[in-house]
Formats: sequence, C-alpha cells, structure tokens
Amino acid sequence: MFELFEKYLRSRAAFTDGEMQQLEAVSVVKKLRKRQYLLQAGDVWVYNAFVASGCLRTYTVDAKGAEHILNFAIENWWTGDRQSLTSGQPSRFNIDAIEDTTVVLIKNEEFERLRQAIPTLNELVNDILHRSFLASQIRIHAAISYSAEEKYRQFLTQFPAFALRIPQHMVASYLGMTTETLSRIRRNLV
Amino acid sequence: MFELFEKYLRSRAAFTDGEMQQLEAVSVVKKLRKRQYLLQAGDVWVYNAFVASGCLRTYTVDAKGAEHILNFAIENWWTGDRQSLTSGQPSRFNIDAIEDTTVVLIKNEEFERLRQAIPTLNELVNDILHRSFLASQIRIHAAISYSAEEKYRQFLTQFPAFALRIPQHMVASYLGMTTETLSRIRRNLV
DNA sequence: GCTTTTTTTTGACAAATGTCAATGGAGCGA
DNA sequence: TCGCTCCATTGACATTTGTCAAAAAAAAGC
Repeated sequence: MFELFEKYLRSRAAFTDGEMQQLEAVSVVKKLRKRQYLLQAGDVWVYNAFVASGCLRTYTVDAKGAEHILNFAIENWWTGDRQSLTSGQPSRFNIDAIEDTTVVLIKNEEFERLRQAIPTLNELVNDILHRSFLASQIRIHAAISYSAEEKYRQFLTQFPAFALRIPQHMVASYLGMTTETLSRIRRNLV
Repeated sequence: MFELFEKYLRSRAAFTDGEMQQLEAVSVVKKLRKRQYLLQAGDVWVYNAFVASGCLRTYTVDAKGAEHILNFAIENWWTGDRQSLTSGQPSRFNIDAIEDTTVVLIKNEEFERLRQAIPTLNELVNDILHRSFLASQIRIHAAISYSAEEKYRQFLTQFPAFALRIPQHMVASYLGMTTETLSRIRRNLV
C-alpha cells in the first residue's frame, strides 16, 4: 500500500528516488476494519497519517453522548490531531473508520526529521496546511452564515463524493444539525 | 510604527539586523480611521498585513444585507484574505477598521521573495499558518457542537480582551447569532 | 435467504433562535 | 451643548431546528 502514498507524493511534488526511499523506510501501513479506532480521546496522537484507501472521521462525543464530526478523510487526504501532535497533550478527538481503511503512518519524530532533510516535503506539508486553513475558513463562513438547507447544498457542491459514501446522520453531524433535520431538508430539495 | 512590527518579529524568532532591514525596506505603514476599509469585496488582496495597533474585522455581506464576521484582528495579529492572495481572484470579503488602526503592509510578491531568502521568516509564517489552522478547528467545533450560550461563554474564555473593545452586535455576528439573541443570553448569564 | 443491526423517515410537540418594531441610552461630531 | 447616529435592550410573535418515539427501509452478517 505504500505505492498509493508514493503515487500521491509524486503527483504533488518532485521527490528523488532517494527521498522516496527515506520516506518508505519510516512508513508503516495499517489496515483498519470498519468502526475500528485510529485514535481514541484521551490518547496522545504522535503520527502523520495518510489515507491510502477508505474513509475516516474525526469527532468528539459531548456530555449527552452526541457525536460531532470535525472532519472526514478519504483516500489521498491526511488525518490526525495536530493539536495533540504538537502539544503532546491527550486528544479530545476520536478517529475511526467509516469503511475498511488503509492508512500510512509515520511517527512524527521521524517525519519532522525528514521534513528538515527534504525541503520538498517541507514545502508540501506547508502547502497542505495552507489549504487546510483555507478550507476551514470556508466551513466557518458556512457555519455562521447559512441556514441548515444552505449548509447541506454547499456540502453537496463542495464534496459530492462524500455524499455518496457517508451515512446521512454523519453528514448531519458534520454540518451541525440533527439527522431528522437533514432528512426533512432532503425531502424538500428540488 | 515599524518598531511595533520589529518588536513582534524579534519576540517570535531570531532575525539578524540585516534581515530586519530587508523587511523594513518593503514595509509600508498605513493608518486607517474607524470604519475605513482595508479591503473591499471585489478587489484582489495582494498584501501581507500586520496589525500594529487597533482592531479590524473581516466579513461578508449576504443577500439580505446581513454581515457575517469571519475574523477579528487586533495588535500583533495578521489579517488579509489568503484565498484571494494565493488565487489572484477578487475577494468575497470586506476588511475594515473597528477602531483607528495602524497596519504594516508588505506586497506579497516581495514578501514571498523574503520568505525564500530568510528561512527564519518562512518558519515563522508556517508556524502562524499552523496555529491559524488549529484555531479554526476550535471554532468549527464550537459552531457545530455548542448552543448559542455555550458559544458566547467559550468566546469570553478564549478572547476576554475582545469582549471589552468589540461592539456586541459584532461579537454576535462572529458567533453566528443575532444581536438580540446575544443580548438575551447576556441577561441570563450568572 | 434469513435475521439482525443500522440508517432513514415521519409525526407530534418542545425549545431555541430569528424577525420586527419600538425604546432608551451612550457617545460622537458640529 | 445640541442633535444625531449607533448600539443595546425588550416584547410579541414567527420560524427554524431539536427531541422523542415509532416505523419503514436498507444494509450487513451469518
């Protein structure tokens, strides 16, 4: 499964074969069955995780037991808890598999070493961070500006692929509404 | 006013005097009166902007004329529209001054040149992006998980300084609620 | 193929939040 | 100081969204 990671990396930047070998040397492939945890709240997250196949979600569970989904991650996305990663504090998030999933894990210590050694990798990571920030701004704008229906419409436009493979109640959670509200919105859509 | 920018930079990383001079050479200080625009929707944003003093807001105006505030920026924060900056597309945001404000502007072309030439600057920028992303995640979590009252409580905890200098109706807009709702929440707070 | 679990939908009702209109106060500028 | 604009608050009411319970539909497991 490292091949999928390599394919992604080469599509995003020009890595030398030597650099690629360095990356492979520190990569660990992990397979997750549906519902299996990649991270549980309370644990410290110490990896960089690339999704080679499948789908994951990052979420919290509140005092009433309700789940709130921060992010989805499908193939060619990265996931993890950067807050826990950089602070060393226990994570408040859970990450688990929505489908059977394969991830490539690199311990952050080794990842940061390679980031220093491989400028191309560092630039790629910074570009991903930049894009993640821009995506977050779009989501914040939707969250504070849109009605439930508008949020769902925007979600469909922005992530059409997600709507096909993610259960509705998880989409509702991601959008900050109940599954009943989303169901009613869908009924009234043109 | 460049001194405030210099003070900030030196507090965040070890710049040489030569590097600082390079930065000063491309910096332009701009003073804004209360209500004055730094950016108007439709224009392309081409700067990096550091707030030396005062307070700005970034917001959109929807079809009904309602304003939705994406961000506030006070002294020692950065502001601007990175989406417009990196895409070259017209901005969908307005940025204007909530108080009389002084900003330090650096044209992005020159800023990127210095970022290449000064590794310390590049690292600082990447660190800021990283922090901005983490802050965005916190805000998204609040937006999809919390009630209006919880959002306001978290805001007070996270940004106590903002509550003192920003009009309530703007705080409400930032939190994605109406000014009436925020007024009622405040009445019922312990 | 059958059973079980998960997911989605529906209805009745409750709660939260928004809308509109009006008021009073605070602060600003001439 | 006067007048004006902006801001915060309040009440009445409308709308949106959530809650709870149940059933139907779909998917998963054996």
